[in-house]
Amino acid sequence: MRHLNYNHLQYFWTVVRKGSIAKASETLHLTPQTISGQLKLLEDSVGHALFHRVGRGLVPSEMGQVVYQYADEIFSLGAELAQRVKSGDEGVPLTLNVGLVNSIAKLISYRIVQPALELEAGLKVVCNEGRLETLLADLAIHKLDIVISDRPIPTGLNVRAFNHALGESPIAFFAQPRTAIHAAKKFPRSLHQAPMLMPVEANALRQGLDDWFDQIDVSPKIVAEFDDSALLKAFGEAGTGIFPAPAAITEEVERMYHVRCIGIADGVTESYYAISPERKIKHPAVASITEIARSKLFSA
Amino acid sequence: MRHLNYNHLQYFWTVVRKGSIAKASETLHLTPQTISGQLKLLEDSVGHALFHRVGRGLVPSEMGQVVYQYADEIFSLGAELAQRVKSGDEGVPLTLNVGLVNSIAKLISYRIVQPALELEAGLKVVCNEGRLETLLADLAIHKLDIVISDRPIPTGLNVRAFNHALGESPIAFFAQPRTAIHAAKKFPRSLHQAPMLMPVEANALRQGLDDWFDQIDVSPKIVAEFDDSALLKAFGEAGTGIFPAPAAITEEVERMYHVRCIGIADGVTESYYAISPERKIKHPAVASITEIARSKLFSA
DNA sequence: GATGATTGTTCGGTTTAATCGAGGTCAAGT
DNA sequence: ACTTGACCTCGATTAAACCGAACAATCATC
Repeated sequence: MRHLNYNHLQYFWTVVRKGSIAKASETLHLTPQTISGQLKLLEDSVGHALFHRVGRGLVPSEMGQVVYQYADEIFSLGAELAQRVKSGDEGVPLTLNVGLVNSIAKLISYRIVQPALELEAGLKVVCNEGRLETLLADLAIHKLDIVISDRPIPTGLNVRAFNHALGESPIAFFAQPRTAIHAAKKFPRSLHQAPMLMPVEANALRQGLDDWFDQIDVSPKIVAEFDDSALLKAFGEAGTGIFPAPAAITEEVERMYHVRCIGIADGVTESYYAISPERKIKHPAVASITEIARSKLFSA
Repeated sequence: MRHLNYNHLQYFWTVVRKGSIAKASETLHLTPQTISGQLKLLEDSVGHALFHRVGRGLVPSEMGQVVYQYADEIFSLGAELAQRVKSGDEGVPLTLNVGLVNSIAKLISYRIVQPALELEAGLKVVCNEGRLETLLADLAIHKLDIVISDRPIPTGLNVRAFNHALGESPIAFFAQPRTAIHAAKKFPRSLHQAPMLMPVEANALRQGLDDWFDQIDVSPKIVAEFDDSALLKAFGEAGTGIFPAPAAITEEVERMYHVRCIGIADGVTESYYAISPERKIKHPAVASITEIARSKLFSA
């Protein structure tokens, strides 16, 4: 590869984020055939296939996922720069910098963060998605005030920070309506050998699900693994397979992704944590986030 | 600004790194007039001047320095991605990931790191430059094994890490031969009102120099401040002003930048630290780096 | 001070690369 | 079978990046 073309990379990034060339073409104000062509050029330059063309959709290849991780960081920085430049270096208002682990459903993230917007008038919330390690690194140098995660701080990291449990939600399975109707009968045995979309192995939820499958002696066929839960659901919508999501947001998931709930993985839950630099939470907005999450969010 | 153009940004980044459009044009395999034009487009898009045109050279404006910081992170990631992609995800050999704060001279950095290359056969050293805060964040999540800095860990950062003093070097002043001959007479009084290039205020060395100037009652005219010491020296070579550098590398600085030593700032020194995640250093390469630095490097 | 080398800039015309429109293929739903 | 919605291929078109030539400013040197 001679030169990394950042235009190509940006198209690639958008396509993965949006889940398809067609959707990406809208946000980029380009025609699909242009993006398709440019993607091919990127693949040539990289020397590896970035996508597996499956059915009428695209699934990022292993290499594609690696590239996506980098692209994500790169264009987050680019967006930050654009913001900084546009605002003309004006004084920052009261800002809450939140880090959100991208393996959590965006809807859950939204529900957790949303109270901060309501309670504090004039508060500006800056959301920052990424892998937990990256976010904790930013927390350590005070680029973030709080990190919302689905697992506590990993051991072995030299970051001084503290966990605050927010609550947990049971896990349900979803699929396209037609598939869901079939699978709902004889659940959970119907999941045996069924095409399944799963979080990557490192994910906490993945561990829980693997154990559960073991326990009930059911082996689904894992057709794809995802780092980002929004991406996972996008593939679920496309019909690539059955996918898990928190039962707490069943309604929204069904509406947004045109899928139906199949059933609940009994005993498997996803937990949520707020991670802050101090044991005692000081930032008022952070305090209200954790308090409301604990009292209301997962009480159902 | 509608869209951040990463081509333009890359040209800008290269120009700042190399110190001039002319030098950048060589490494980019483009003609100067192209780069000049593209830079202007970037400035239009950003809405602020990125350079002050001074003499026949370019000096990054305040906004330019901000943009440069971001560009640096962005293209470091890009380079990392290109590397990762090219190597085809091969297994990593024994690797030492070193972080170098960009305010210390590259030559000093080289001398400190170099022993690791000699002692361990087949060791691959990956160098990573940046601001101390960023590097410490990477150290916390084990992306780096060691950070070489000119100051100890700042208080208030939630990173668990430990300082290991390596030694110190006196500070000397340098300038173009013609200027140096004049200034060497009646040094240090000759520095009064002389054009001076300095590190930014946050820098440890800057503090020491400011104190020293105060003490001997000399006020140089600070014409530019730098975050990156290589950049500072590049401007010094261009003749923008007199600049400070460690006396330990006087010979190399004179040869590389075509300048002469004026004199030594009596009592002002720059200190060097290795920062590691553990109090007791485990990594063998890290151990040899610190040991050799302590015993040989600054014994003169 | 004149001189030559070096640097950045401005102005056209040229070349490269991105983009689109039209016409496919293939898979899934009705 | 037929429609729909996805992606792909192939030319023509258009936008941009790029260069050559000529110029202005600066700085070291004579």
